[in-house]
Amino acid sequence: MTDFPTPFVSIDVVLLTLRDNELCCLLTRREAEPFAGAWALPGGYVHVDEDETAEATATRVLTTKAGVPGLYVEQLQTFTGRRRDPRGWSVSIAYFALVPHDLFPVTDTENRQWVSVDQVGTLPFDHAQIVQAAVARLRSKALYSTLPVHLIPEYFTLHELQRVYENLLQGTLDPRSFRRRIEDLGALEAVPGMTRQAGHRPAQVYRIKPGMRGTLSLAPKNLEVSPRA
Amino acid sequence: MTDFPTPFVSIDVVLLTLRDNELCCLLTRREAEPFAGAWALPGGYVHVDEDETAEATATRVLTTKAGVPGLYVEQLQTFTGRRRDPRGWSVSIAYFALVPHDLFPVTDTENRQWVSVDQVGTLPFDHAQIVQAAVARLRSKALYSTLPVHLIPEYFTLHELQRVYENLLQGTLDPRSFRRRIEDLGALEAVPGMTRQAGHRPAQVYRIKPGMRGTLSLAPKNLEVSPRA
DNA sequence: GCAATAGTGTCTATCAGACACTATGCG
DNA sequence: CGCATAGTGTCTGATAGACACTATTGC
Repeated sequence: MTDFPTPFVSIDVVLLTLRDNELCCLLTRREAEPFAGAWALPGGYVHVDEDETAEATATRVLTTKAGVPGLYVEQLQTFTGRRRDPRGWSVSIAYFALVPHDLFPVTDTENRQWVSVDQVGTLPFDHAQIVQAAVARLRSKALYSTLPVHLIPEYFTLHELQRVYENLLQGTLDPRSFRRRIEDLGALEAVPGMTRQAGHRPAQVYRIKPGMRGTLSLAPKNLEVSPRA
Repeated sequence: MTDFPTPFVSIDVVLLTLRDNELCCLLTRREAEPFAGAWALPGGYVHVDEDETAEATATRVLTTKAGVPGLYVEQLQTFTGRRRDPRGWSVSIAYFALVPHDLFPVTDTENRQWVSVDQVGTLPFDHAQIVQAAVARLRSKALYSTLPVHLIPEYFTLHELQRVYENLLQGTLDPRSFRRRIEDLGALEAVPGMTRQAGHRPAQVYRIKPGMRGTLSLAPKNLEVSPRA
């Protein structure tokens, strides 16, 4: 098709979750060379007869290695270069995905494990850098979107959600401001009549509005323009 | 290296400029099949012995087809799939770049031309979609960064810059707010003693602070966190 | 009632839009 | 001086942080 060597392509997925208030990333043990036996990001190759797009590959990798369908997945960034893989010039289209920890606790530590993103250390290829990019993306989106809801189960209280944000942003948030902000984003809805009991005043349970699971709601607000003169 | 077919990889570049208050995108005439002779995004293949990374490929494509080095370039998004190219499963790593129009006016309309992004119409592959993604990215970053300075020459007045923003955002901006905002971003500096004369009060000339050409200054400001309790 | 957490009322500082004002060049 | 554009002073409305307050459950 072309008369010069072409880079080879792989898909890597950074699956993040919150385990015991710690942001963790799924690592799997590599089966093939190079780096066979080492811990690395789950990934794979495009199956050209099976995958319609690279996102489909990422989803398939997730389903195969994590066994949980329907997760939030978005393209992260594409990492390229001559030196990142000892086999030669390579392209890794990196995706990042979020899962509530209860959906995928992982006991099988022989071949896969959750590792705190602060403790991934050195990984094969440029996987450590890819993890950092995913974490930065998530933290940045926590500032202005409801993306972090995908780290907890479908039904949750606002206080539970606030703890997720506090974890990601490494600080405490004012409950009043937090509620205002989340409500203004307009992506969540109270589930009528559903509350959580815990020996004190029950908390209203919320969920993402149906159909907004993927949309992610932004609140950019800056530089207000008047309609063109 | 792998025992199944691998997608082929190309690099496409959306080079944007402002020509007469119109946001335009560079199109080049395709030399090779498929779609030989059609107008499409400038692009090319990775030269594995020459390009260190895909960004280097993008820069090389720009230098070859536009002849202007040192432009602002960032990775946009990677477009993938079985159907986007008739030759088969393909990956396009798309970059977007900005150039001041005076640096690259383009007269040679036989093989390349500036086309208003509102009039690109149908393009080969998914190039129209790639252009739209680049435009959306630029407009979105105009809301909170100084990225649009790369659409005008190195030295400019704040009013000239404001017109760029008004063009991108399709509206008018209040001069007071605009100046405050730009100053707060902290990426620009007044050039001492340099003014622009035009038969009325001279305007102070600004430029990007040296060393901040690539950094782009954001003003996220949202969800203020207190230091962790 | 008390403990504990859920959720609200409301003050205040900050900030951006609006817009009138001053500043400074040229003829 | 008048014109044109550059640039500022300052009012006001909106908004987010702070924090005290009320609400509702179990015991």
